[in-house]
Amino acid sequence: MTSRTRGDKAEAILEGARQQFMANGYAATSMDQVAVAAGVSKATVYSHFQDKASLFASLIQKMAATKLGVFFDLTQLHRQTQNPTDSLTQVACSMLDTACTDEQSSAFMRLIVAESQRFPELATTYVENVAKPVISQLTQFLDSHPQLHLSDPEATARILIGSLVYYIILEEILGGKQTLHMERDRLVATLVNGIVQSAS
Amino acid sequence: MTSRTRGDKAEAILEGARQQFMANGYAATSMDQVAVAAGVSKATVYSHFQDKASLFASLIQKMAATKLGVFFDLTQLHRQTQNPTDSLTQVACSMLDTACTDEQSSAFMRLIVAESQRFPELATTYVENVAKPVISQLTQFLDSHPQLHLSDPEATARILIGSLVYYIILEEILGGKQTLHMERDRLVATLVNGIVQSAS
DNA sequence: GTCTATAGTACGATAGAC
DNA sequence: GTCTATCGTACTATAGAC
Repeated sequence: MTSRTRGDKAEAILEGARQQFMANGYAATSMDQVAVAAGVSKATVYSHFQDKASLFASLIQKMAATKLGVFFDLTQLHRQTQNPTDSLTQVACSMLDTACTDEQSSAFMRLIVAESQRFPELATTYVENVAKPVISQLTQFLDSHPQLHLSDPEATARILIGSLVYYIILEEILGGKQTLHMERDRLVATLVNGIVQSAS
Repeated sequence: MTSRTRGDKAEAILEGARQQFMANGYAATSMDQVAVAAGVSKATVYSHFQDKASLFASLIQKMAATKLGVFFDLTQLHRQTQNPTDSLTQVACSMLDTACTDEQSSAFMRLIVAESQRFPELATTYVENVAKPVISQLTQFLDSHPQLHLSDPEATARILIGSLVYYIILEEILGGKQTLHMERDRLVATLVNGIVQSAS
């Protein structure tokens, strides 16, 4: 039993840290809060992680390594031979639904942006492990689609992702849903139309 | 002399607060730091502002009310009768240059995103006083341009701004310039091309 | 109005028992 | 390995002299 519980405390600490850092940010989260949320004493937290910054870095690195799949899974779409409009619409709606439903994905991005000055190397970790693969996969998808021959697929991928990310920031993170709402389908339709038309 | 300096302390405090809050965020900025940066004592800060949250709110409201002009000035472009491609390229490059050159505009957005959970009403202030007017002006610009008859100008405005904002986030805020750099003109050219093509 | 000095609290990190 | 108890510091906010 005890041999099977090795590392469970570390996992519980990381989970408690995730809850608190996501909710309050780095500076406003205390090690006492993390310890309580994890169900351990503060000394146990310090026995597994050198200090607060080290715990935060471990958490971000773990999330950056595992949260890619939540953001994006295009492998299923590569094999399909739909028309470009339907494929792109499906990709865009899938990304928006994930970000709007899963509270964690937008909270994670908010945390990375918030702490990008204090921990620039963690912002780089996010770019390398999340943003870069997403752009890369989407670029390959655009490039390999039979009916889409875009002059610059990587630039188009950035436009597509940027439009969706800004929609999430405005509607979900900054609360624009209340005063500045636009229907999801209006944005996606206009976005997809611009990409398809520019290729023909 | 002394009559002319009325309110100077309040202004100095807001300027000190701006420097510190922009650099460190809300929680990691102490009232001592603000007082030192403003060149006054901590008691003077508390004589002008009720508490830390009130000072922060005053700062954000002031910046949201005054920083719109820095972001955007489209009035000059309305009267010109260039072709759509040149007009849009000029608008996009102007916005990117402003955001890349002026450290404050991207730092302001980062701060709003970072504290959007702690101060949701300030995020709304930002949306109402900055994001909404920018989208509104750009929508009118797109709508009134003689050769552009877009099916949904407001959605197109969001796509345009979103692509540029995400570029700023990736390159400037998250340090992607080092590992994920794309030339500004590549993004703008592809973006403008998609908008113009979809209208013809 | 503005200062110095300080009260009261919460923080990060550690010592020492078990 | 994990706990309780604690050290030294830094924080928000205020009291009282001028």
